[in-house]
Amino acid sequence: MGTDSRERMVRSAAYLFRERGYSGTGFRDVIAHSGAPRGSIYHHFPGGKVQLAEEAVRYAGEFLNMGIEAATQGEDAASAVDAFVGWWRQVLIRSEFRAGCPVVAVTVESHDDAPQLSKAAAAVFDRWEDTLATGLGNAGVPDERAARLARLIVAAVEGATVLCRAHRDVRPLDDVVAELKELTRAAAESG
Amino acid sequence: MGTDSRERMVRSAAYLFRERGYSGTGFRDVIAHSGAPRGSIYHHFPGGKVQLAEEAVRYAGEFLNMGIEAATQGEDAASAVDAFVGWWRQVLIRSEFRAGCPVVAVTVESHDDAPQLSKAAAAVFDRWEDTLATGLGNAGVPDERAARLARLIVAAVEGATVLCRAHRDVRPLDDVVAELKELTRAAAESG
DNA sequence: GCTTGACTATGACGATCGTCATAGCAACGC
DNA sequence: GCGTTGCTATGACGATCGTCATAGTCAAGC
Repeated sequence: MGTDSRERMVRSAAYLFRERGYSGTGFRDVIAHSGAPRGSIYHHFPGGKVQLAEEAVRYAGEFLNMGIEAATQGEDAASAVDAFVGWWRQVLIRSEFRAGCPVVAVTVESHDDAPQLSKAAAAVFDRWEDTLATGLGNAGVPDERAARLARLIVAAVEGATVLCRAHRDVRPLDDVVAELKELTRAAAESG
Repeated sequence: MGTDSRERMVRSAAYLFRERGYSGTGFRDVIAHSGAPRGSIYHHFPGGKVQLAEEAVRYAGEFLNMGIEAATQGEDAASAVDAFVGWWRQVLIRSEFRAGCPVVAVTVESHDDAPQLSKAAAAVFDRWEDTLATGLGNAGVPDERAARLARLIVAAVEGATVLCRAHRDVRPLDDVVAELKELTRAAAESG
């Protein structure tokens, strides 16, 4: 199974990607941050940096998805939005607006020679949308509408985190969330 | 005033940032793409790469803002959304989903040693929001609501472009836009 | 004609990049 | 004992990074 150092490398990669992006994060940075041994990079990741990034994207995706799932068990539609947003609020504030979403970071600079990265990112986004849509469905939103709303939520929240980083302020996220909650509440009632 | 080569460098930088991001775009790439002479980089941009990026962000921001302004003269609320979205649709499709927003690209990997980049990006986002909000106001949306809606539109559309790049498909953008147009129409009617 | 200033050609600096080869370590089955 | 396997230490490869110094070109102004 996964060694300690191997898992630490993946976690550190995800962590560093959030702040410096894919190209901006070197292998040496990952080594330094994770404390993992330098000699075993290509033992654990024969595919090199691309493979490490791929696993970091999947790790971050799965990690956040668990959080969404846990918080969408209720029957309140707005709580589905809160679940997704709460994590990003924490990340932004605790990093003093230096960190964002690693999946976004990898997506906006993915090269043609590494289509796996886009694939992995797309899978993560899809998963988040599905989980959110399920939560909205439980709250009474019709399935078809729930899927479109979930997609809007993912897009708007990810976009809002970028705005927050630029402004170094959480207001953009709060403003966006206010509109989204209103929208989901209305959708749940009319459903 | 601005020399030819100088302006070409800024435009090329903005172009390349959209695909490869800030760290992923080297000065040599900008030179090769613009055809500008290598020797005059630090003549035109004493501040180095950071200054070039700063001007590229402002250039892209002003360029798109003109497009939004031109298309928000009408009194239809939905056209304000179309104006902002149309450009991104073109960029995505014509680049085969390799290119996104240069402002986002710079924002998600801005370092602590270059706060000018975040500032410039924030100014661009604000300008887009203001122009959009004005368009929504002309369509009958109350001012306060228009500001919040404009922010949602910018965030959601920017986020949707990221989703589109990951999926290599325009559907995420179309789905998001459908929801946004519905929302703005309702806001204009109730106003 | 001469000077000034804007712009460019060329080449190099040290640093860092991703990658990999080689050797060595510890733990295990036999 | 021995060999195999999983992991690490170390050092280096060529390429590319941002940056800059130096010399040169060229047009405009006096």
